[in-house]
Amino acid sequence: MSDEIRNIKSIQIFNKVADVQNVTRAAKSLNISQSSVSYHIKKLEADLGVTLFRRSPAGLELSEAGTVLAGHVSRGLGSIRTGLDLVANRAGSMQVALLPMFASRWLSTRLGGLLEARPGLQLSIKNHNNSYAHMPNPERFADLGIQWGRGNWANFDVTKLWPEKLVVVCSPAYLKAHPIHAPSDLEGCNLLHVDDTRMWEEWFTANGLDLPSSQSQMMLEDRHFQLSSTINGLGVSLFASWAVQSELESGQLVTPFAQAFPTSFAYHLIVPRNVDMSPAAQQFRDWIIDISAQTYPSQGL
Amino acid sequence: MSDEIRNIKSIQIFNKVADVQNVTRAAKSLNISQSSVSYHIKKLEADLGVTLFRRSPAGLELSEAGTVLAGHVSRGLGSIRTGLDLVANRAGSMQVALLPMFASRWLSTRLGGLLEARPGLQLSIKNHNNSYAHMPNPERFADLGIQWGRGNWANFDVTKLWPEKLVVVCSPAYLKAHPIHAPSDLEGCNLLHVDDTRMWEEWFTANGLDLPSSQSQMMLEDRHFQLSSTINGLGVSLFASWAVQSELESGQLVTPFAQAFPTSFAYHLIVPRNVDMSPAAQQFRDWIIDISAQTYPSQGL
DNA sequence: AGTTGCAATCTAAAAATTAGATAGCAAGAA
DNA sequence: TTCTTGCTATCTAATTTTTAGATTGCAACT
Repeated sequence: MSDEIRNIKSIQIFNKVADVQNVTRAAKSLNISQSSVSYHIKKLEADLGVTLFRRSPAGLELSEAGTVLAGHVSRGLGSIRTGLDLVANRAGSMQVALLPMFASRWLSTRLGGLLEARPGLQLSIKNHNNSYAHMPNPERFADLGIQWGRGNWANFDVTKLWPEKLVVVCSPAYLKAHPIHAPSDLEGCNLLHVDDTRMWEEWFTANGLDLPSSQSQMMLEDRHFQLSSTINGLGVSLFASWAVQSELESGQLVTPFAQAFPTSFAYHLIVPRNVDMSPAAQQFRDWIIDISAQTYPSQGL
Repeated sequence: MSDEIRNIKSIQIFNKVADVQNVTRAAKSLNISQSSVSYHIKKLEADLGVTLFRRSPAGLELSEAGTVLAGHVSRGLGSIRTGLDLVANRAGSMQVALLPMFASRWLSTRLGGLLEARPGLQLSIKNHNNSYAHMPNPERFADLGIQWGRGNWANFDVTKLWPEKLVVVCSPAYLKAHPIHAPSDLEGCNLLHVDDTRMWEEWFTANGLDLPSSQSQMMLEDRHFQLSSTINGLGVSLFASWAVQSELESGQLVTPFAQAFPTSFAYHLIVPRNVDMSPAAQQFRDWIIDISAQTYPSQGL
């Protein structure tokens, strides 16, 4: 509010160093020399009378104070940047943090419509494994993101898009080898999943069963791997129906039970708080919320 | 998110010029020469390819684009500034926008308690005539403010503090000259007010009367002037009881009607949105909300 | 023992910012 | 009218800040 910032340029350089946690790489990224970056960091620390980084011969990492400063500086410069983008008519670029499955299965088929509806939009897609909401500086990673869960993330503006509705799927061969007629038949099957078994637990509970502790399970690296493993007959999986639509149509996968199982989880659009949204990001947000409202009008967004 | 800001220093100077709308004054305020400021503004405009100011021989004023940029830059630099304040342990200063009456009558008696409860807090008080919520860049004026009204201000986080309860007051001499027994007796009195007669209208309506269009009125410059005018026997006023407590006790003012009249207006604490709050500002906020909750526990904050 | 990746420091060069003087423009004062 | 005042832009030269490049030192690998 009152006094001015004297070492604003050093702060800008600090921002990059804090981002990449490495002086040499920051210098490369900024197209200046390593010595210059080093000089600025030291200057800033001297001016503030505070240590911003812990040094080791292996490199440097943010100190307590450095972390605090980095957050504010990142948001501040971000705000200035969007201001500049706005007035310089280069407001068309943005970054979206997407779940890989979501990007490849859902978005890719709709990208054409998006670019048609919002010409000039330049978006770059960054993958994350549902970690976007938990990054220390999400606004550095992307302008907004799709996150799966229950919607309780602080520091984000959360908009629920679709509830997660799952279907049990497996390969036709697996089904033949393990006939499944009732939910309890799954107890003899190999349950495939990513991360944890929360979804399977919900499924068993919804069907009046307990997930047996002796149940055979397999944890896969990511959803794509889980998908191909399921197709290859390693076991049964829970997938969102939109994610496996083409496999179901082509017959690579089958559903032992007809109807989908509604879970307590959902896909959310999340935007870091206290960050200026670029016009492009706003367009993307409006577009996806619009589609969501069309798909699930009952959501009451 | 992506490319860097090259002319950050020029932007900083632009921020000041946008603030004071005058190159010469900005230069003085920044302790640099007028030519230097002029150079930076021109450079920034050239870099962006956009006119930021409309020039006239009389001076300059922000253009459309300039206004947009100024807002973002102001918020951005503000965020960086609070970050710096935080790590440099000079986070104790803040600015509050107050109504003059509120500052002199209400806060001044409680300042001691505040400074005792939050040692090291340095606050400066800036007066406004209920215009804080309508300033183009309120965050430039103060970190937070007290605003009177109905609480419907966009771009602010609003916390209701106290409902406005008014009492009718006048000088003892005036009361003797104009005996007031029933509300309708006020029709023969001179009604003092600031700005508009909304409060008097509410009062008459609440008492089942209409404010006669022929009613004699007097509009005063500000509340302090209204107060002294009332004491000097110019007419009757509506005041918050906390504001005239000492005058009522000393007998300079009297209340023709015993009880206070609750209005639809209230005092609110308002904080500009999308702006980082300094720790000091947060302390002040917590303190005043705390007092408010003690005074009106039923508010349900 | 040698290589690699890393940051700090030194010196000189390059780039930027700055001051100071000057000019030009319009409005208000005399 | 002419004079003064308040304003910004522009020019040149000085000053300050930033930068590169070479060098050092440190630890972890190879």
